Amino acid sequence: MPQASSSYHHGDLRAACLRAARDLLEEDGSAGLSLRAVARRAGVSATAPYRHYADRDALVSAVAAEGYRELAEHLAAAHPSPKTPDELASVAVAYVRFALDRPAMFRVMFAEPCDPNSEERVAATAAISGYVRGIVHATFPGSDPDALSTTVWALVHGLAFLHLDGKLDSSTPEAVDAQVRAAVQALFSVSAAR
Amino acid sequence: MPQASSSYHHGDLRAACLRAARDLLEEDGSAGLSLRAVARRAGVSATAPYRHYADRDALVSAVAAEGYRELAEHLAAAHPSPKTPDELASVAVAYVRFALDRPAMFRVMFAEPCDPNSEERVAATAAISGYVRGIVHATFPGSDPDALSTTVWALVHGLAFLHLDGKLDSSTPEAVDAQVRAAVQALFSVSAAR
DNA sequence: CCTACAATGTGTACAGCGTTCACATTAAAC
DNA sequence: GTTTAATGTGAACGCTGTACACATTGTAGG
Repeated sequence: MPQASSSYHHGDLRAACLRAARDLLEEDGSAGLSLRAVARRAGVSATAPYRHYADRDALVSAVAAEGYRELAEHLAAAHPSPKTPDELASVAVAYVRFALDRPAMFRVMFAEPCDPNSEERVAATAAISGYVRGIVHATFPGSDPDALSTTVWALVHGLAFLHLDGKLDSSTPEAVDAQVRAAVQALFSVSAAR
Repeated sequence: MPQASSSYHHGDLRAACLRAARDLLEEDGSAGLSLRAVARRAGVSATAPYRHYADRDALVSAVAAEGYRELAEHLAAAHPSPKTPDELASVAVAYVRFALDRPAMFRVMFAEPCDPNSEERVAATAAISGYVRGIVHATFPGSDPDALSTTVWALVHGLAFLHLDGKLDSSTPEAVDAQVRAAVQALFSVSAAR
């Protein structure tokens, strides 16, 4: 664990860049997330971050990966191990709420195609995907977990984006919660019925 | 309808910029969509487009608005007036297919928040929203059209984005179609049952 | 037909961006 | 203690969006 002993070497520039990038993202949106601004905020020259990130995309990917981890924590905090449709709906509500609370972060996480990107990032999304599938499996052991989890993820993801884009009524958190909950439960009542 | 009589005045730079922007978007993705590149392609100086678009965002918004119109046409072409869940599923398939065929355009359409943006753009999205609601209402006259149409739109929108981000199996168009169709019909069988 | 005016396109300029490269400084390894 | 690898600096290039003064042209009024 390096320390900032001198004033030349930063000590932990990698982490400092990530932190600065996250702060800039919250303050100015994704437009303000420039490598130079990150370097300025970290109190370092404009090109120093290149020692830790190959290019801007690499930094953004790192931020996105952190976002995935935080999203996973946020969902787990909503309910540790949901087993009923109602508990699962709570997780869905947490998903949408995460998107509305950190819109810029959420957009970065799902902005550009991340297929050929950092392995860290695809692993993080795979973790989310598996997490959702596990919940669905626990909630509905009988049904096909792959198909059902895809459907519920898409529904919740779509709700998040439509709210983010102002296409739906996001006036009060309660309205958002109720809508998400209703949509998820409607989706699940069919597989529970058969 | 202006004509390009001289070589100084372009004739219809506004339309030419839109066209160039769309072409650049398809070729190089949203990263290649710069005002200067648009001007170059239109064979005009770098600052000429400012006579027709206030700034880059205005041009992008115009492109997005055109995308909304084309999406509406694309959906209508899938089925002019769907009245059964199966016909509605065809429209959903067309929605996702549109996103996968023009990924950069689709991302532009749903990228930045468009609330305070051009009136043209919000009107276009309102048209889409109303269109979906009309279809849902025609398909299920009994149920609450607002809630149901929101749910189905979110589901389809989410499927489109997850496919776009490589989170789902998009290997063959048939696989995508089948998945979308299954998801939509699962969603609707519940409101048909009651 | 001629002239004034509004519309439209040009050229220059500035600041900011991502990125490269040679160089400086420091920590770590031998 | 000296060598070496890691890390940070500075200048530089080409790109970007945008503002500004200016040039050119279509058009309306006389």
